[in-house]
Amino acid sequence: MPRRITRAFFGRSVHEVAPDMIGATLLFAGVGGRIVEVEAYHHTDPAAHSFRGPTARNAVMFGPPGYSYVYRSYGIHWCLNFVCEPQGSASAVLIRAIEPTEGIASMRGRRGMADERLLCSGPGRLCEALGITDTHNGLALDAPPFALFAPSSPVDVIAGVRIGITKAAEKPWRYGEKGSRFLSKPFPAIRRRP
DNA sequence: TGCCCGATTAACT
DNA sequence: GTTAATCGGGCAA
Repeated sequence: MPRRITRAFFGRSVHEVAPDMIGATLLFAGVGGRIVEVEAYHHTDPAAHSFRGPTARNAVMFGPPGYSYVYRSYGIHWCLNFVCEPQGSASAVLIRAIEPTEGIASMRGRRGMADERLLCSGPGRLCEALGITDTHNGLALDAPPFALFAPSSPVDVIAGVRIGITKAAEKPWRYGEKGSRFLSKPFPAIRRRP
């Protein structure tokens, strides 16, 4: 039987929680799959929405850990985060890619496409596939419609620089499952200095 | 009040 | 590789 992840799991450093999310199963109203890519955002990090202090948009990030933070990206997409650390730290893990396992037919319907590899391979794509919008901002992650389960076996986690940001772009706070076909982008191979 | 730009994506050339 | 779509947040004025 898979072990449920509860809110208490998120009351730690975002840099510990983020790699721990790789291989966990995320379900939203019974639809979802295996988390294969995330990024960590810390309140001292210029790339984080919470960096400049609380606002109406990021209020959930300043609340207790174990809740969803959903924001609109580029005026078009929704992106899902898990709030971490003790209350007030305003740190979160961005969920960037899922390997679809449950409710694939409904994901295909919402995304209007057949290619399973592209259903949830990106933060905007996975919110569309799971039907997550701003109405799901600030919900507890251990109660319906959310459900989270720990990996059933050890996961091979790799790290790299985050994607799509300009501030603090060098921080290696992107985590993924090594070799997954469902990453939003590949992790560059480690290469030696020429 | 106005302006710039982004934790993206899909459709181009 | 490049770019349009699309709009609210955050800051300057």
